[in-house]
Amino acid sequence: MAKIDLIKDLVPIAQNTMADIVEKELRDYLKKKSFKPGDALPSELELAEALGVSRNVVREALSRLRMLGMVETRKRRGMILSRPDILGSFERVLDPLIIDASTLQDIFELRLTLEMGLADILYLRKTKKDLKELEAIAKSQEPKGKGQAFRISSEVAFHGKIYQMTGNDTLTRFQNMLLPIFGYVISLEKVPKIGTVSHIDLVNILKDGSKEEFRAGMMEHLKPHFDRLK
Amino acid sequence: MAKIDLIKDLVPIAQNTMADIVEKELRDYLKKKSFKPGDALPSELELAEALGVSRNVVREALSRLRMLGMVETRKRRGMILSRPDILGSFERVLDPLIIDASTLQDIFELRLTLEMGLADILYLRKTKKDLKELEAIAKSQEPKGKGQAFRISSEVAFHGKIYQMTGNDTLTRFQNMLLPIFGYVISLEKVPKIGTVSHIDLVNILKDGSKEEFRAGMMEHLKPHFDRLK
DNA sequence: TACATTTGATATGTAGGACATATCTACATA
DNA sequence: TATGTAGATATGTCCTACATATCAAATGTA
Repeated sequence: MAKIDLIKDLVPIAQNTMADIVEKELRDYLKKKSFKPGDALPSELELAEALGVSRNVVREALSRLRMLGMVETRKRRGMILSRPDILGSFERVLDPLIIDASTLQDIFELRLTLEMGLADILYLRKTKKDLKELEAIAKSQEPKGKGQAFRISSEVAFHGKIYQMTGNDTLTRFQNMLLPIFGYVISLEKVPKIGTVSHIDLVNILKDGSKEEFRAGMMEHLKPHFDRLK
Repeated sequence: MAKIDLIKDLVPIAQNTMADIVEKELRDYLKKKSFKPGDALPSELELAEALGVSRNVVREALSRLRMLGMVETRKRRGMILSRPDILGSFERVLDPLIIDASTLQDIFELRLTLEMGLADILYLRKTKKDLKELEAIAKSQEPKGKGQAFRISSEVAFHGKIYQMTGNDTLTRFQNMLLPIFGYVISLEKVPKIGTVSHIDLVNILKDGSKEEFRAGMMEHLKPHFDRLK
């Protein structure tokens, strides 16, 4: 008995490879020195010598940083620091098929949370032009009951537009990445549920109503999803 | 004139390296085949031959996937598919010093959005035990005006606990990663601003008040930050 | 037969050498 | 001034080699 408990507490010792170490070393190096994008870095050979590893190892570490967008490399020019695309690496991993059920559920909730929190910034930034466009989207979806595929693409278009109206590019991209997962979780439902507040209703609230009314409307719109949470 | 316009339209052609291609190839391969974690993958040499590249290139690509947590490797055992830590790669890049101002602002807003959207899930999951712990945190912060460092660590402890009360691990971790950036943006203020609703007030609302009251309270608590947004 | 030990094969981790290619610098030329 | 040439340099790719860890089979022992 005691043995099993002990084993459960044990975690595999971190078999850090040289590439892992060098990667971390380089990331710390880049952060500390407060470089600016465009600054040149030592060459691979210099790094290898300085760190006492082979050029292979350095290249593996650099390959990772390159993927993260932290550095760029040009022939002869050497390496230069660059601004990472903070969502880029996220995107690579965000696939419903390779994420465990518990995390999928977490992300589902994360998106619901965002949706409910949008009102304040939305009311700060919304414009007449955006409202018209949103209304056009909502109206084009009016003939309801066109099947699952149409329903999902409608949701994507409408809610995507709302995020875009916040003027926050990062938020908009982030939500776009979450969509496949959101869609996946919804597709697990047997019976598609629809809230009592429609897209058109939400548009009308946005036009004339208050933040609080919009939030209440969004809650009703998403109610079927919230009801699924325990 | 025409020449300059032409040049403006030109973008550098994507100099994809072999490692980039192989990385994408492998990711698609892993997704398509619907492997389960633990499944064994071909050896580096087999992959290299199958793709017609050197083992070096394959190793660079695999090194990236290893960083993302998509695969694990053991000597002799070969490679096995594993569940990526979706936030792990995010963490590597999330440093205020290497993110541009506009994205920092976006992330600042993202956190405000989350904070305002928490109410629904929070009221679904909060327990008496959690409330007590949250109250303890809030009370321990009562003697105000202990300087910037104490103020920030108080914010972190209190708001962190709220996220934890949602029972959503991904959300909690995500918020924790956003904290340095949030703190950084705040630290740019000359005069620290404090909302009219304190942590204690929020706890009291959580104990007896409604979701709507909590949301209103949180809005007041965060008002100084929202006022900074245009 | 059952179990423990040894041995060999295999895949990864690391090192180092080689060369093609792109591109920067300097110099030469019209 | 603009263009073209030559050399130097850093990356991109390939190859070979070997240490090490580990699985699997062979061997030895009770």
